[in-house]
Amino acid sequence: MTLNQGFPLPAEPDADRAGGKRRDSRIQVRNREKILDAATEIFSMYGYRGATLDLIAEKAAMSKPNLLYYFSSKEKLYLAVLRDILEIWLQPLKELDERESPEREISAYIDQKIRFSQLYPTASRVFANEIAAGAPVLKPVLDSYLRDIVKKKARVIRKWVKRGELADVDPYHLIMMIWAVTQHYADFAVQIDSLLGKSLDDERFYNQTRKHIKRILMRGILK
Amino acid sequence: MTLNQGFPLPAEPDADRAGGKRRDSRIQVRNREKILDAATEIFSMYGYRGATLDLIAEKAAMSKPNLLYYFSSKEKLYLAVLRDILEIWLQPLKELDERESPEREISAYIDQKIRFSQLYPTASRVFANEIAAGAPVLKPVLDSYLRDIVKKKARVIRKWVKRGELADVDPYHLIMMIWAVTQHYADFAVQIDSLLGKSLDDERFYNQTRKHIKRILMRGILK
DNA sequence: CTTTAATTTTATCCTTTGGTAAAATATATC
DNA sequence: GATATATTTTACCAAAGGATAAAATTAAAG
Repeated sequence: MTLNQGFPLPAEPDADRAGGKRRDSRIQVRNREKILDAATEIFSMYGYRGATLDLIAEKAAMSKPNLLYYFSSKEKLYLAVLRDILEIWLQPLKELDERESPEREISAYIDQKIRFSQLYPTASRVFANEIAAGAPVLKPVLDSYLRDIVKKKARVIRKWVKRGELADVDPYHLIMMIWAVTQHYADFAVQIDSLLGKSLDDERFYNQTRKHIKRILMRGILK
Repeated sequence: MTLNQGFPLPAEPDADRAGGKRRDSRIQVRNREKILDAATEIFSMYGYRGATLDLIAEKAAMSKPNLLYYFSSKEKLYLAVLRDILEIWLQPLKELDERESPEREISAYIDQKIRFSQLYPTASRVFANEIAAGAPVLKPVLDSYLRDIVKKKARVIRKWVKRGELADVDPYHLIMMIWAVTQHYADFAVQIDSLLGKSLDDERFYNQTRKHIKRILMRGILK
């Protein structure tokens, strides 16, 4: 993971970089990544409040003060994790292109979302937790950045409907249905494992799921 | 809320009832309900670990020791909350009846699930949190009780498919799609409010959502 | 009214938790 | 290989959090 490329989340100019001057040394990069991965996992299970630095440090195989050397507070660490997540979470939506057919575009979108659920299930749950907690951190981003992208893409979908290439669906509800279904396989992985004994890590199950979701949704919205 | 009617969760014979002998006095009932409601709200935001008795007590407008007089530990309180939730969460699925048409039955099922999201959004999030945390408490229930119900209902759906009343859908994925979509409107309510400025409390939006979900899903699965 | 039992409050305990200080160790550069 | 800098460890602190004890208050029953 770790793709953070300048994000609409309070950037805090290297606020989370402790003491250091010689930036991005080998060990620096390796440990930050180790911490971010551990943090993502712990935050995904317990949310921001329920996660503890001790648990994260343990998972990252280092002492708590050592962890705090890289991220100077729990909050900064959480922000760093969220930044990474939002970036990969939003990427696919940006790519919806009205010049292509809705069949192709929406199908590709669903593919990307379900792939995300497979690759980053923990990231997905951190996101879900943040929203469930009332989005204390992400609210501003949802209200501005996300809102704008979704509005833009809703227009694309509406255009397809007008052109008669799509049934008369509400763009917002359609987008949310896709989010809902694809996220579900990450957020409720434990439940799915209980019921089916399968996970998206299983490539057969992954493909079966992907095709099934697409079949029902595409049938539901294509003319 | 509060419907707890003997549930497949470790019943702990009145373990959560402190000292008292004269059971179910007026004040007893009122306070337990007040606490359960407050707890549901706090657990829904922060999960089990992130919730604190102080927060719950404050929301229930009583002191922490007073709260502990009614529920002798945080864990017992959490169990009581989960018991209530599971009951109402599962109820609708049990009602799927193969003797009726799938159109009617699945439509009614979706109606009930979305109604649940409207009435008990916090309960829905507590459930989601529990699952995200790895279902430490509910795992046994998922593995036995839920699994059995779902298996039984999968058979009903399969029967409809065989009779040619339904497209060739996988019963499990269909059930999960319905769960996913309907839960989403409760679990991600904040996000939806950011994007649309609407909530299921708004009866117009509620009905629009309900119909839209049903339109796409039913089109997707009916022959 | 008194007496008894139920409820609430106050004071307190021990553990966990986020965070700091400073010493110790490792790494890099000249 | 000495020196400066980066990293890690050890010891610790104050606040928060789950829980208990016992006193004080309120409500119910006779």
